[in-house]
Amino acid sequence: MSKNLPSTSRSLPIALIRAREGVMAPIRAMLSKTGITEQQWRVLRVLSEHGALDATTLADRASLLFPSLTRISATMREKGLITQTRDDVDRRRHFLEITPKGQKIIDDNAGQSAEIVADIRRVLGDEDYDKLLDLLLRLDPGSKD
Amino acid sequence: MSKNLPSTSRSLPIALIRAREGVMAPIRAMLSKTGITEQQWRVLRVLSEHGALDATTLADRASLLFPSLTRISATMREKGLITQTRDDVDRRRHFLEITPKGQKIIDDNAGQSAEIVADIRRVLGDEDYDKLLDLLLRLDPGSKD
DNA sequence: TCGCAACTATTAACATGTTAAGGATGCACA
DNA sequence: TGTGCATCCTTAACATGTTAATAGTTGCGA
Repeated sequence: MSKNLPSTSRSLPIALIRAREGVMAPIRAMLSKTGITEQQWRVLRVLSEHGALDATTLADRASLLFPSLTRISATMREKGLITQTRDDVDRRRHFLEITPKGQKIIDDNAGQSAEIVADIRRVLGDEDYDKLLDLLLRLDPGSKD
Repeated sequence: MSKNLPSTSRSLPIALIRAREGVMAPIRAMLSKTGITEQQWRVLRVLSEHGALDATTLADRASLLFPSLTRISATMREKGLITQTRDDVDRRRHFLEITPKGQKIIDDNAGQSAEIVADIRRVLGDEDYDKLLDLLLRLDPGSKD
């Protein structure tokens, strides 16, 4: 009578988790030597790419929830990887910026990180890789069509 | 000189996170009324589908890390959603099984859950939906080819 | 049968995910 | 001008992710 649930082996959420695990495993292995986490790496990546950002924009671009970013940025300040300054115009807003020490982590790992991405692209092939990114984007509620 | 990192806006890990967010949002909304989490829902789904399982197999099928499963199963035992029994033959092994109360949560939400899946399938179209699952599976290290 | 390696599960410690509540600042409008 | 509301961020509380260490069992070979 009731609609049957799809088999868990064909479950999209679980497939997304496992794919993410597969993609992130080599990246986590790389980062374990640097002492930073995957999320901290994302923060550094975004700040290195865009320069100083307010916390809201940073959280959005790094796909982090705001409370997580609050904790992560506190940790990263203590480690000297980023700085945080209050906006004088709008004193609610805080700007985060990468430090030279933080940038060094990016520089030291950019090559290996690029290789990991290239590996995945090679496994799927250029066409399927782009197709995958396209499909994933269509599931992202943030990307209004 | 150094290989450039791909733009974070085309980052596969971030795309996977966001897609997962898009897929899970309606499921979490559904589950919030039942008082269980997304991971507890996965455990119930797998146990309902396969019957009693040892913890290792369950963790694998539900894509949970073992320490997470230990905590989750403790919570679910307290809620009366599952039972845990020690294997008499190999006393290292524990078997987990869904209770009628747990099965009721599955039954009560199967319809709505199936509709959510159908919605996603409709958004992507049958062909692209299957293509996406195929591509994700190829990124899963657990699925040996 | 003794001892040791492998296996199964738990515990610990720290970081993040998730939701809700709280605190500070800015802004519009009566 | 001052009050109500929106905005930006933090804090709190609980659950999970992640890695490493630990405890109880089993099985096997010296």
